[in-house]
Amino acid sequence: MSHTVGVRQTQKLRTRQALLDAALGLLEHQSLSSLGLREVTRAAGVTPTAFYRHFEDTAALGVALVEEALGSLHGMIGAVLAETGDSEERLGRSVELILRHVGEQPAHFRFIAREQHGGVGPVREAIAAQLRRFAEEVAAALAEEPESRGWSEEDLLMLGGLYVDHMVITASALLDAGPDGEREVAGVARRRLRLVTLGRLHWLDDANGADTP
Amino acid sequence: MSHTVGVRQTQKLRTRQALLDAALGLLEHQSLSSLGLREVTRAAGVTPTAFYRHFEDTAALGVALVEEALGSLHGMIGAVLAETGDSEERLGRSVELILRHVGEQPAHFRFIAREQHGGVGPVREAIAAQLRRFAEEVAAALAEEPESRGWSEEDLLMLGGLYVDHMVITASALLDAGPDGEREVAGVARRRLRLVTLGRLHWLDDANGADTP
DNA sequence: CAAGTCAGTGAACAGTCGTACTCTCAAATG
DNA sequence: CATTTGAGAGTACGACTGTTCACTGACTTG
Repeated sequence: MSHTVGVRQTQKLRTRQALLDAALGLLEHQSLSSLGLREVTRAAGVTPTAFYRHFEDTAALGVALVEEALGSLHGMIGAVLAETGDSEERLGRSVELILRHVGEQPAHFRFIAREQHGGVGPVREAIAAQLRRFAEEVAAALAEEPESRGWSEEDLLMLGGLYVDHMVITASALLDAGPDGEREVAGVARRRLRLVTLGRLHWLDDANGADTP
Repeated sequence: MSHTVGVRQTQKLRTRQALLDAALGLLEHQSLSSLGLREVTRAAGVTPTAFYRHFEDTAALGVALVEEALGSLHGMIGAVLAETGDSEERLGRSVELILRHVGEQPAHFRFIAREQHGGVGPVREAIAAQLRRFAEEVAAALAEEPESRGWSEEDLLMLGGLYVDHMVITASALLDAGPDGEREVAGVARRRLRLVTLGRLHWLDDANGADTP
């Protein structure tokens, strides 16, 4: 085995990335199920046949895009929630985090929002798996806090999922609003989070067991 | 003007409906931006050219589908919220309402969930407009309740949007879960609604004006 | 009942699509 | 240095796409 990365392999990764970038660009105005293989290779400056050296399908390319978009975000949420400060500060930081990431990588988030319920099964499942992981991470971070004393694991996961779903909704709303409506969307998102957090603090106030059969 | 509906016009509406039905069926496994005009007409048992007598685009057909899926739901939410009972009962009825409608018209809801952030602009906008109307209706219904004393119109709209977004999320989750996971999804949805409602009751407990600049 | 309207047909158009071939030639291998 | 490997090019294939045009014939209208 060689200790260098290899000129050949780096070049392969380069074209692979070119395909991913080209696809992401095209997906800004259409959804994955209508994305043509030739369309991607044309935008990437490669012949159609070269596509097969990297992905079997456009669906496989989509799964790779999911990984690229969400893979690097793990831990970030937990880190933000673990920071000190009262709930109002931490809440504001969460919204700012989304705002910054969406501003920096709008195409990635648009892709996730679009394909979360899109027509390509494997991609939908990949996104669902990633979001489930996020929800679990948030739930784990919440469990560390004193406010979660007495909470069942099930309810913590419910709350984590609630937060994650609102992250996605907020990101999507930011994309729809554009730079002008950004502040308003952020304000609404903050108030929504505040209301949920308020509900959390009073979750155990009374019996609250209407669901148990 | 004739007082009868006209054999010709009813037949036209019949094929129009056939096109809508065929499209809805095909859209169960793909998204609108990849739906072909010929594909639809083939499934509807009509020649491709006949399509143009009813819709200019597949996009226009999509907009018509949005109307068909959501148009008849207006008022229902307000009616449910206006019913008597404590918040726990009304909350349960809301979830049951979604559960029933999704069970009866799964394809419609799948379409809405899929195209809410899909690749076809006009359809996205049509859905957004309908959901905004829902949010306003819910806000108006909430405003009638004594629990909303002291709430600003802005916050009521925020809360209404929160409820509507959760309706959509729940519907989509129900579709993903299938008949087996239906009860579990409904349980989580109920607990989420309960938490939001809890937050609502304590919204005005303290100052709560961190946003005002 | 004659004239006109118009929903739907059928053929033809130029494109685009995904995929299967063979081929090249620079990098990796031993 | 001789050999093998493999990323990408080039060509060709049949299938499918949206749109156009002239057309038919049942219904509507005056």
